[in-house]
Amino acid sequence: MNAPISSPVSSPALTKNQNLVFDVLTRAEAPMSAYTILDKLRDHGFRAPLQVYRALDKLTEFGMVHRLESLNAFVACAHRESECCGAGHGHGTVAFAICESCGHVSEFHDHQVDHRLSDWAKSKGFKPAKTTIEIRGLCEACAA
Amino acid sequence: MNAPISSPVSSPALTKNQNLVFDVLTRAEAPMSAYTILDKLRDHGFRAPLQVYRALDKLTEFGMVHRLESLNAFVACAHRESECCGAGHGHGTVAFAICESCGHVSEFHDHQVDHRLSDWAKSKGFKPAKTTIEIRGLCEACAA
DNA sequence: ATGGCACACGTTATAGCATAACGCAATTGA
DNA sequence: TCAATTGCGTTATGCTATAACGTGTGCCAT
Ligand SMILES: [Zn+2]
Ligand SMILES: [Zn+2]
Ligand SMILES: [Zn+2]
Ligand SMILES: [Zn+2]
Repeated sequence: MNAPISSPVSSPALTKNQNLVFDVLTRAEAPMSAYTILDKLRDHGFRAPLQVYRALDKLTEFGMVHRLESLNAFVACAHRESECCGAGHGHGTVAFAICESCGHVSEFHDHQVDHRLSDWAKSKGFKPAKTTIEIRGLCEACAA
Repeated sequence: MNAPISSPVSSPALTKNQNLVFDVLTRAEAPMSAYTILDKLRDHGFRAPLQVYRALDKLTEFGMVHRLESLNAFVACAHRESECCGAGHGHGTVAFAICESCGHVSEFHDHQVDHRLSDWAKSKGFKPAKTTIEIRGLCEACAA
């Protein structure tokens, strides 16, 4: 009993560890580092960072979790279904606004930014694989 | 004899350590991690990471060096003088295209992307402090 | 001048993030 | 049945970054 298991919420069926990690991230109000996730899951049998990183790798691959490069941390995807382009998951480039005071993260997508960047790439013969856009600052509530 | 020293190339006068770190980065053809820089400077008396990080902090503050968040590495600023907005240094948001094969980095600026992102921020009441834009992929030469 | 301040520097220790390398177990599909 | 694939668990290690301490120097107001 090791392979994927029925999943209540995801596109591909998730394994037990993947579900646990995803649940923790989904409940979180701010990005979490892999080690913070590990601590949250010690009661569920997690003992080593690799258990977390392996789950995160898969979840990221599925598009259900995003890594915030400027924070070395992870968030559950906050895309609304019925987003403009390509419904469901498998979305393209996305941007994050990260509040440095309360930790809240807003995930959004902007076509024009996307196009502008890929136009630049095309004009330079650059083949993009993954694009990171992260705005650090203060959210409305914290900027008061 | 500890304070800033005449500098051949910079806006603010750099200290000895800052000059050494900046020179290493300027000669490099790819981003360097702090520890790689440290190794390059052992012959010049560097013994500890902090010596590098402190210099990098200042150089970044001066706008002479950029940190690549998705790489945990640093590059010398490649802005042409006579760039569109705000001549000299002290530039605004900048984007990077990073080749995952050869390590080459292109630094560029796009007004429309900038405006688009700050419009989003304004509409949400978000106060941006620092924006990161990094495109990972293959440069023209490596995409062949 | 002299005391206080700001700042760069050097060192040691520690914290935080991520992966290598091993072996085992279960699933899948030739 | 047998190989290939994938997930899992463990131990060890490596890489990235900062805390905390003390030193020396230039500067400036007193
Ligand atoms: Zn998403
Ligand atoms: Zn906030
Ligand atoms: Zn620059
Ligand atoms: Zn290349």
